Amino acid sequence: MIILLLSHYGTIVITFKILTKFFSNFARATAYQCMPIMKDLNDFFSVKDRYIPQLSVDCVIFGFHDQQLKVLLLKLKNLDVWALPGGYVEQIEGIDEAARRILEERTGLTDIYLEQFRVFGAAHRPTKEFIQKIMEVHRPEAKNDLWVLQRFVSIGYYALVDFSKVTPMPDFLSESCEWFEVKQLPKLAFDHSEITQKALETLRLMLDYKLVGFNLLAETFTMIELQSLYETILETSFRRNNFQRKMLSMNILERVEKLYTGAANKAPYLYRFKSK
Amino acid sequence: MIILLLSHYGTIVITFKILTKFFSNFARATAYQCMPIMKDLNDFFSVKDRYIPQLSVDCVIFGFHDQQLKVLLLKLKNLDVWALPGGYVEQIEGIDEAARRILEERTGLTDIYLEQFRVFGAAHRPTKEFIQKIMEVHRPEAKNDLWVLQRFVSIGYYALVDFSKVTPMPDFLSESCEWFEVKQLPKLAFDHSEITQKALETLRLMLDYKLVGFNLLAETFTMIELQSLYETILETSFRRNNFQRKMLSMNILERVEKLYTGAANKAPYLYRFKSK
DNA sequence: GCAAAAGTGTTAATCGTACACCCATGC
DNA sequence: GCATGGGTGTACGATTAACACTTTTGC
Repeated sequence: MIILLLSHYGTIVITFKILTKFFSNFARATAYQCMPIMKDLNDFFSVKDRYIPQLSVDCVIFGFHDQQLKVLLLKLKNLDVWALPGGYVEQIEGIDEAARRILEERTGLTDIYLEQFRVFGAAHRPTKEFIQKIMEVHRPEAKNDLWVLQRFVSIGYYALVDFSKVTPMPDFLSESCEWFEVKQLPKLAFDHSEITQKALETLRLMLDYKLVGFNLLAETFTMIELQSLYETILETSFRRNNFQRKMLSMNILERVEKLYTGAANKAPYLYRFKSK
Repeated sequence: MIILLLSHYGTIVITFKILTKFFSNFARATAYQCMPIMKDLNDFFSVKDRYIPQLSVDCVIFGFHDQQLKVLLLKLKNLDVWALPGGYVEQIEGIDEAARRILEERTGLTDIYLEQFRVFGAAHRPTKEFIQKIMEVHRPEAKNDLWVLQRFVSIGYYALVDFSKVTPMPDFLSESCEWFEVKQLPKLAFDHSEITQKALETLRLMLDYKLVGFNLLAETFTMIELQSLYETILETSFRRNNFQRKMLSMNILERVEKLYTGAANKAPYLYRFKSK
């Protein structure tokens, strides 16, 4: 664990921050369980008119941890498959807002970097089969003409989040919510493998076009962290000095203070993304 | 008009081709008017169940002619606005197929370069107002709860077509179908200005990433034509020789024969996109 | 002082750009 | 032959990659 030492009293400040974060996350998690919308299956099966029919949103939430690019997945209750966090679009909300709502429910984060990247709308997407399986688990008596059993067109979003700030929270259909390395995904429901794959391709493309990588790191980060992020996602390697020069030449980073890790070497500088 | 001379008898061959093309387009145009689906308003208002509700497709069809990038637009009957070709997604077809169907109906072309680029799904897209106006023109007695009056989420596609091969054909809601220069668009209905703008941005981005420009030209083209295409879309200018080197270095063009225009200068080579 | 890791500086190679020149064509 | 426009070759500058070196830190 890295500790940021501003002064000798710094450690205490940081530890305090971690504790506050933990408790606020806890409070948030319980708060969500009381939310009036789609909190359980009864809502899920009765609120058809609340949503735009046959349209869903799937989110590929990327995080970076332990030198690995990760994706947040939900384990469907009593089924041996995982799925991307997703949901439906309310009649009164925009599609981006819907994605944000879903993201906040699963991660507890607001103000997330979010982009749509593709619509998945093939005539024979394998949605019906899975929804049917899910229903067998939860509501074997449900009718066959239920709205969720129709064909669905899904808008794919990808999100870049600060791994350390996320408190994964499962929804009412799933029993757990965990990070998986993109290179080692479990068996995914629906066409979520394809969706994840496309999201990753888009992320790679955007990375050198738009410099969005910072969103995967904490507010301040070392150059090495940034470099290893780029190297992991793009599956290449750069020279330390050249990478640094390239990043700094873009004039979007500002150097903050030094990071003392306790290691017997020169302390690296921390950088922050210039917001303006 | 450029004439391709393979031999002294070439002119006749070419002229013949032009004539055949003209007649086949004419035949196709009349054929479409007999198509069973959505051929008129009666169909339009009665076939609700055929389509996925609240979901539409809008196509930004790009063409290149006279050194200008053009977009194909429809003039709505009795209204002073133009609109992008669009339509709805049938329950039995994929979204890409829907876009292709719409494209074929308006241009007569199959096998078109087509990509989705963004979904427009803000909660308050100005669709209702325009559909209401359209209905006042066509069906003033129609009920207010008609399916087309709901909120719609629209998937934006952009298409790159060979201008010379297109025979613009209006649909039953419009009185004409014409090309407009992207720099001088008329008043557009709905949020179609925004959609067109985003399509153009995506096209510019894709142009140097994926080399899709060829789809806007005929099968064979001169290097100068390709260059002027790039210059027009990207709004820059390149050096003749450097542009050529860059293009040829990518190893995706093959040189075919020379093009004799009758001008008193060296005949340029024609190039073709290597399909494999 | 030394090892480890970060930071800086300097050279070599590559790429893009600008310029000059050569070639084919019709009058 | 000459004007016109297309094609090719080369030199220059900028950007990028590779290498060497210096600085900071804890033991």
